[in-house]
Amino acid sequence: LHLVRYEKGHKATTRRRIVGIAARRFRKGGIDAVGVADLMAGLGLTHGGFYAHFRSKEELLREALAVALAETQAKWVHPAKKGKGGFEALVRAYLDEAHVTSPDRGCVCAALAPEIARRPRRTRDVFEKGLMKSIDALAAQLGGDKDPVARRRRAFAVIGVMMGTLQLARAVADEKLARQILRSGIEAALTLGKKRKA
Amino acid sequence: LHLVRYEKGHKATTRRRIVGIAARRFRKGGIDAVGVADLMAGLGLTHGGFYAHFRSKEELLREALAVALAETQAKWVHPAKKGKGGFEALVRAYLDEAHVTSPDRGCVCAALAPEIARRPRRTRDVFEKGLMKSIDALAAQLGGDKDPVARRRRAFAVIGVMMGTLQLARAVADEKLARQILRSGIEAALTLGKKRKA
DNA sequence: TGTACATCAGTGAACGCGCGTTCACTGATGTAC
DNA sequence: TGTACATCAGTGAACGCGCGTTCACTGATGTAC
Repeated sequence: LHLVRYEKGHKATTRRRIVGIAARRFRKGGIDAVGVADLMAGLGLTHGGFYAHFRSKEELLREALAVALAETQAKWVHPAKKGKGGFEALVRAYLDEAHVTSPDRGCVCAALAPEIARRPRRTRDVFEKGLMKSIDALAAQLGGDKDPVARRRRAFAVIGVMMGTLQLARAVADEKLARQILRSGIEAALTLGKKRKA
Repeated sequence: LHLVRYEKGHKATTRRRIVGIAARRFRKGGIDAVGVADLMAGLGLTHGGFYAHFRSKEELLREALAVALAETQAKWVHPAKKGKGGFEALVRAYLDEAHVTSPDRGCVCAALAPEIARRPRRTRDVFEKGLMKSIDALAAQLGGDKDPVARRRRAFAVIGVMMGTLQLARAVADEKLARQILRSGIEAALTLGKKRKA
C-alpha cells in the first residue's frame, strides 16, 4: 500500500550517503566546520531536505561517529597481516604518514576526541560504545597476558599513544619532526602492546 | 613626551589579561566557541577595542597557545616532587581526575591538538616551538638513557600516551570507565618513562 | 590661571556572512474509479 | 483509457542569531601658551 516514487529504499540510501560524507568531513575539518547546507550540496541536494532525515545536526554527528568508529574497528579486527604480526602491522598502519595527511578516512579519536568531549552526554554515549568495540578489537590483537581485563587496559594505553602521537604529528609545522614523532609512537606502541607487565 | 591617561603600561596589562582569559577559554570550549565579543565582555570591556591589541583572532590564538604551553613547561620543569620521583609525580598530576574536569587550566595539547592541526602554518609554528620546550622539560625528568636524542624520543611517547589517555577519559560518558582509562595511562606512561629500551 | 588642543584606550553601531532550523511548496509517481 | 487524487523526497525562501572585523566616536588626561 506504500507508494514508491523513487525505487524502494531510496530514502534510506540518501540517509546513508549523508552519514557517509559527514563521517569524512567531520574528521577532516572538525565538527563546527561542517555546515548542513554544504554537506547536502556535496551530495547534489539542498539543505532543506536534511531534516527529513535527521532531527538535528547532533543526531547526524552521532551516526557519523558510530560509522567512523565501526570502520576503525573493522580495520583492527582484520589487520594487514593475520596472526602474530597483526598487531605490529596495525600500529604501523596507524602511525603512517598517510594517516597524518588523511584524517578524513582515519581514526575518529585522533581527529575529534577533544571536540567529542565537549558534546552532550548522548553523543558521548555513542562514542563510548563504538570506542569499546574498537578497544576489544585491539585487545584481541595484543600479545602477552591472557587476562582480558589486563589486555583491555593495555589496549587503552596503546590507543592512547597512537592517537596522541598522531595528533602531535599533525599539529606540528615541520614534516621532518612529524616523522620523528611517528617513529617514537611506533616504538612506544609496540612496547606497550608486547609487554607482559608494567 | 608621551601622554599617560591610564597609568604607564596599562594597555600592555589589558593585552596580557586578554591573552590570559583566552588561553583558558580556548582550552575549555574549543577555538571556535570563543567569540571576540564574549571574551572582551569577560574582562568588562567591549569588542571594538580588541583590534587595538591584536590584528586578528588568529594572532590572539597564537599568543594564547604560547602562554598555555609555557604554563605546562613550567609545571614540568618543577614537578610536585623534586629529583627522582619527579617524573612519576608529573604523570600522576597529568592523569588526575582534576585534569579531566578542568581542561581550561590544563594541557593545551590534550585540549586542542586536533584543532591546532587544522590551523594555518604560522599558528602551528608557534605551537611547535612551545611544544618542543615542554618536551625538553619532560625529557629532563626521564630516567634511563643519557642520550638526549633517545630521551626526547621517549618524551614524545610519554606526552603521546598522556594526552591521548586524558582525551579518552574526557570523551567517554561513564566516569568509572574514565577512571580506568586514567589508570591504564599512568601505568603506560611510567613504563615508557622508566624503560631503557623498547 | 585659564583656554585650546593633542593623545589614545576603549566604545558601540554597523558591515557582510554563514549558521541551524522551519515550513509552505513542487513535481514525479502510483492508485482509484 | 483518462482523470482526480494521495504520497512524499526533495526544494528554496525565510527565521533569528552570532560571528570576525571596521570605523567614526567619546571622554579623560596632559601639554602649550
